Amino acid sequence: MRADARANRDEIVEAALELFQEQADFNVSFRTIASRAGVGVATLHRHFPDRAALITEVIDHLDRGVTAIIEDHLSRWDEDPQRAWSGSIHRLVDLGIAPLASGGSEFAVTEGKVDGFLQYMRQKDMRPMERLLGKGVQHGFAPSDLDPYRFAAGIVLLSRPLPYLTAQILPDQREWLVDVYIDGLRARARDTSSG
Amino acid sequence: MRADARANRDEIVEAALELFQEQADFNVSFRTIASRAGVGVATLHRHFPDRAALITEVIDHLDRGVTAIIEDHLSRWDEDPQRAWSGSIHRLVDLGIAPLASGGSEFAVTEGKVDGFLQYMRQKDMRPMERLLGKGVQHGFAPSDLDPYRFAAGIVLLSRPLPYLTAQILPDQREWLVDVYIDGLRARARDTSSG
DNA sequence: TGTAAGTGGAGCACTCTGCTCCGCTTATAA
DNA sequence: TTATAAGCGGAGCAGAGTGCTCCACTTACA
Repeated sequence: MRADARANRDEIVEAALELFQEQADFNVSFRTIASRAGVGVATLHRHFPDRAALITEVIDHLDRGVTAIIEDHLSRWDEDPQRAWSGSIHRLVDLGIAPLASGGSEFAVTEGKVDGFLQYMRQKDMRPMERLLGKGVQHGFAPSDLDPYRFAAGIVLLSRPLPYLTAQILPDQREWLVDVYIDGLRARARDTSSG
Repeated sequence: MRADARANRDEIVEAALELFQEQADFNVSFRTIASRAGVGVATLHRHFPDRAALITEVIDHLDRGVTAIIEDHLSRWDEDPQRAWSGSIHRLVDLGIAPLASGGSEFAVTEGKVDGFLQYMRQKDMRPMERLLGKGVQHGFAPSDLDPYRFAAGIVLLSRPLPYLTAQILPDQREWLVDVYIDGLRARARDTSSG
């Protein structure tokens, strides 16, 4: 693969991720994605023959991001557990993982490939997240009934875009809300361990 | 207005609300809305000449729902403050207010009526919510830096649909997450008052 | 029971979509 | 430097989906 082709491919994946996040929807037109990537439609189609191929690539990209964030914070856990724990949650929310999870059904319906997509999601490696949660429970940051899916659901909801509210009426309250979530988890951890 | 016309109008508003919530988007085709309401497209257009008219009606409908829930729980506050507080939050989330807030920008952009829509949102009566928060702060359920917009942002995020996750992989975790949010608010209330 | 009010769906004009084709440009190895 | 294969962009096509209107039909109700 020629170097310029590789660069274009990367541009496309990044543009697609941005747009999927902004619109919280996988159904962004190829024209729009190509234009954001600064590339012709033909180039987009050459690299990704259909929408499923593009989405798969974007999800893999995000997934690698999730794993990297978790590994990074786990490696600095002993330094300052509290900081590693809450830092990892903030950074996972910042990743903007929402469309990965909640755009899934639209994708599946649109493409008529429910089973394929589901299997794809299910095969994702949950071990890094399980390790993070294990550490969190152990240090009293998270309740013991917090499984990876509950945790993921929280991240997904918190990472949802609020374009109208944030842009027009109130400044971005996301960090504040994430801190409330973190405090809530710790409060429940105390309740479960003492009660 | 004839009785059957009135009934159709109500069906339409309800159908539109459902679809806006399910798709977290105001751009649902008139055909789809009409069909869900069990009504012809012409009937839909007769009652609501354009999309803005329909959205306005749906938002008013939701807004009345918000006020009703708050009034209801405030009136039963003294009976059991804790129950009234957390009950009101759960019920506000159940309302599914998300598209009202975060679909706003799409609507504004699509219709090219940003200012009109913004003014419309700003003129909404925030007093019921302010009274609820006042009581919450007073009883130590909410931190004093919780203003109505932060509170609303939390409700909006929690009420976001998670169609893919909930339908296919994990059972609905929303109640659990709402409880974490409530616990987080109380934990912060303690911190602010003592520190 | 007369009639004004209300109805639904076919159909029009239009926009936007995915996708291909092909003449042009450019990276790269010799 | 140059030959050439690899890669490129955008015009354009066929089709799907849209908002909206028209009008022959039905129905609530004075």
